[in-house]
Amino acid sequence: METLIPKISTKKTNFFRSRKTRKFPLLPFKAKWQQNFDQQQAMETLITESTTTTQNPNLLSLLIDSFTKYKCDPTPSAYSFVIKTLTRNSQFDQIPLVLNRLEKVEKFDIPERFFINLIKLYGDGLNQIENAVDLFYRIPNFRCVPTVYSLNALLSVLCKSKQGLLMVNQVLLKSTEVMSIRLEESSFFIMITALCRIKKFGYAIELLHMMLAEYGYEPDYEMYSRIFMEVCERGDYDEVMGFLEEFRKVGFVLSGENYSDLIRVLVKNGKGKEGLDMLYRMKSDGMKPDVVCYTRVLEGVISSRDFEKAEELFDEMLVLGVEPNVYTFNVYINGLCKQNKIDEGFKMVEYMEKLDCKPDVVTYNTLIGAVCKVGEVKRGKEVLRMMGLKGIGGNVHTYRILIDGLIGKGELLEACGLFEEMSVKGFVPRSSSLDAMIARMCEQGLVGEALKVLNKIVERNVAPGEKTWEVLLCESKFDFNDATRNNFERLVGV
DNA sequence: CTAGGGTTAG
Repeated sequence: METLIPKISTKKTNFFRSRKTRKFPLLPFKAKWQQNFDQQQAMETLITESTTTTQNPNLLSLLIDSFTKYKCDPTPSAYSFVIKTLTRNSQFDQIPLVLNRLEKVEKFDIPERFFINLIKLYGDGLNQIENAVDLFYRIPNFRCVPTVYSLNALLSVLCKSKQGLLMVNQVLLKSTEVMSIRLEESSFFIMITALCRIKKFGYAIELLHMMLAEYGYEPDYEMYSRIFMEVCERGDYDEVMGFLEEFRKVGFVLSGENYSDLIRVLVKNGKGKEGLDMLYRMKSDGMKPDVVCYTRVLEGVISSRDFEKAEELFDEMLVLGVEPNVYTFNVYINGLCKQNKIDEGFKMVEYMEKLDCKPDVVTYNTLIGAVCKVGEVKRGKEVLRMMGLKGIGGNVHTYRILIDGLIGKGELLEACGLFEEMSVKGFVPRSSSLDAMIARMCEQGLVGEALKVLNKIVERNVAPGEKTWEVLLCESKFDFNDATRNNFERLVGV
C-alpha cells in the first residue's frame, strides 16, 4: 500500500535522496538554473536599490553592481527596467551610457521592439530627432537586424516636423541601400498620413506617385481617400479639383463621404452649380445623398441665386424621402427671404412646427433680418417676443439685427432699450454696431443716453469704435462722471 | 457598426 503512494512526502527527504541516488550529473542544468536564480536575485536587488537610494540614482552603476554581486551577467530585462525607470524619472541624459554598454560590452541580442520604443521616445517625447536617427542607424551594432518596423517608427517621427522631413530622404536612401530594408505599403501610408496632417499635400501626392513608379505598390483607395479628405479640409478649390482629377483617373469611385466633402468645398467657394452637378454624379454612382449633402447643395444654389433649382431640390428631397431638418429649412427659408418671399418664410415655420422640426434662433434671425431689411422692425420685435414665448432666446445676432434695424429707422431710444435688454442677458455687442448708434444719438441731442450706452460698453471692456471717438472729441457737451473716466482711462491704457 | 456634418448675420 505504502509503495503505491507517490513520493511526495517532505521536500527535505526527497532532496537529499535524489542527490544521493542520482545516476547522471545534472551540472549544466543546475548551472543554468543557478544562473537564473542569481540573475533573479540581482534583478530584485536592482529594483529595491533603485527605489530606495536617493533621487536620480545612477541606474547603470546599480545594474552593474547588482549583477557583479551575484556573479552573473545582466539580463535584457534588467536593461529594459533601467531604460523604463530612466524614462519615468526623466533621467534622459543617462540613456546614452546605457546604450553604449549594451552596444560595446553586452553580448546578447536585443529585440527590435527595444529600439522602436527608444526611437519614439527620442522623437515624440524628447524632440531629439537626430538622436532618433542615429539610434536607428546604430541598431545593427546591437546584434539586431532592423526591419521595416523600426524604419516605420522613425519615419513617423520624422514626418512630424519640418526638420525631420528634411531627413526623410537621407533615411530612406540609407535604409534601403545600406541597411537593406525594403519600404512597405505601411511605410508609405505612415508618410502620407503624416504629411497630410501637416498639410504638405504636395509631398504626399509625390509619394503616392513614387510608390507606384519606384516600388510597384498600387496605392489603395484608402490612401487616395485620406489625401482627398485632408485636401478638402483645407478647402482650396484648385487643390481639391486637381487631386479629384487624379483620384478619378486611377479609377477609384468616390465614397459618399468624399462627395460630401467635395460638395462642401464647392459650395464654400461659391460653386453652387458644380455642387449640384456633383449631386447628380453621386446619384449616378449609385449613392443616395443624405440630408447634409442636400442641404449643402441647396445652400450652394441659393447663394448662386438659382431659386428654381432650389425649389426643385427641396421637392426632390421630399420625393426621395430625405427628411429635411432645421438646417435644411433654415437654408431654404433664407432662400425665400432672399427673394423677399417673407410670408412664405413664416409659413415654412408653421410647416416645420407641424413636422415637429423645431425652428431655432437661426430660423428666427433669418426672418427677423428679412423683415428689418424691408423696414418692418416692429414685426421683428414681435418675432423676438414670440420666440421668447416658445422658449427660444435671442442671441447676440438677434439683438444686433434688431438694433441695426431700429437705428436705420432713426428710432434710437428704442434701440437703446434693446441694447439695455441684451446687456442684461450678458450679450456684448461689437463696437462697430454701437458706433452708429452713439453717433446718431449725439447728432440728435440724446447726449445723456449716448453716454449711458458708452459707459455700459466700456464697463464691459469693449473699446468704442472710430466714430465714437470722433464724436467724443468734438462733443464738448460730454460731462464725464468719475466712473466713466476711470473706465476710459483703463481701456486706453493711460 | 448609425456619429456628425450642414444653416442665419454688413
